[in-house]
Amino acid sequence: MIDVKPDHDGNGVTAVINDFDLGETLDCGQAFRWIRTDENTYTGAFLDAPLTITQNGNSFYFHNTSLEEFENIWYDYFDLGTDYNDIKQRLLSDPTLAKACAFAGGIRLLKQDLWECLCSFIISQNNNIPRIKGIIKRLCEHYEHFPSAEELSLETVSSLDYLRAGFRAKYIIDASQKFSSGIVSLDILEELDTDSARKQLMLIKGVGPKVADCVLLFGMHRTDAFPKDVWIKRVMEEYYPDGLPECTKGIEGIAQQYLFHYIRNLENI
DNA sequence: TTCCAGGCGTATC
DNA sequence: GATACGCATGGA
Repeated sequence: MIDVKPDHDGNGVTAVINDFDLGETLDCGQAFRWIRTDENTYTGAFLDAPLTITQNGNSFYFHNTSLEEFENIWYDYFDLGTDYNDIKQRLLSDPTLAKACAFAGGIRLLKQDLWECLCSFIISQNNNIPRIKGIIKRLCEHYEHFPSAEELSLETVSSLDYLRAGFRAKYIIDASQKFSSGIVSLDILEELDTDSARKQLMLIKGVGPKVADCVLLFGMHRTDAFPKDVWIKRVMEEYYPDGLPECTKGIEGIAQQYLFHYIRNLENI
């Protein structure tokens, strides 16, 4: 279990968490709304719950957070009930994954909101991370929060011009309409196995296999989903021409995050 | 100027 | 089912 201590004045919570690095987790391309405000500090939100969090080694300070909020929101969001050391030990049997885990062993898989995830990864297609962040920032500033599917379903392609999202605007509209009308919903997806849920998500225009897998992995914590983007396709050609190693079975998506971060930074290692 | 970015829809075979 | 091409935008 995690060692958690609320402040005496009740302003924040300190938690000792192993296998966790803020930069590696919040800036590795799984979430786009966290902003680094200081060397060891990030600010962001889950749904409408804001958070500022500071790291010193394996000690984390959750600013302006009650013990109740920590337990009800952030414990799950940061997947603190999962022992990532166990996971990394499993992956060590593969030499490439061993290197990837050694490079960024502080990555944790966030449990994000499904709708935000869907929207974000629709925007991500054929796009780069700084520009994805820019589009989502403009979206949130416009609404003063991440807009719901209901709110976005009232928009049109031209009313979204300010996003400068290009051809993706029509996909955002279609997703908002299918999501707010219940054609695609968390309730439906939760009942389905990963392959069926992927097909259901792909009913949305602009959602193909890769975006669907990102939504399953980051928005529903389906760790068997394995999004194949351009970077991961390079990893597969280079290191796994015959497929993923056995040690990734059931946690392919977590392995994917270590590999994605590793390959993107190879020239800097 | 050209190429590329956490892809996908469409046309064509 | 596989493959080729266009797509909005902006940084390198």
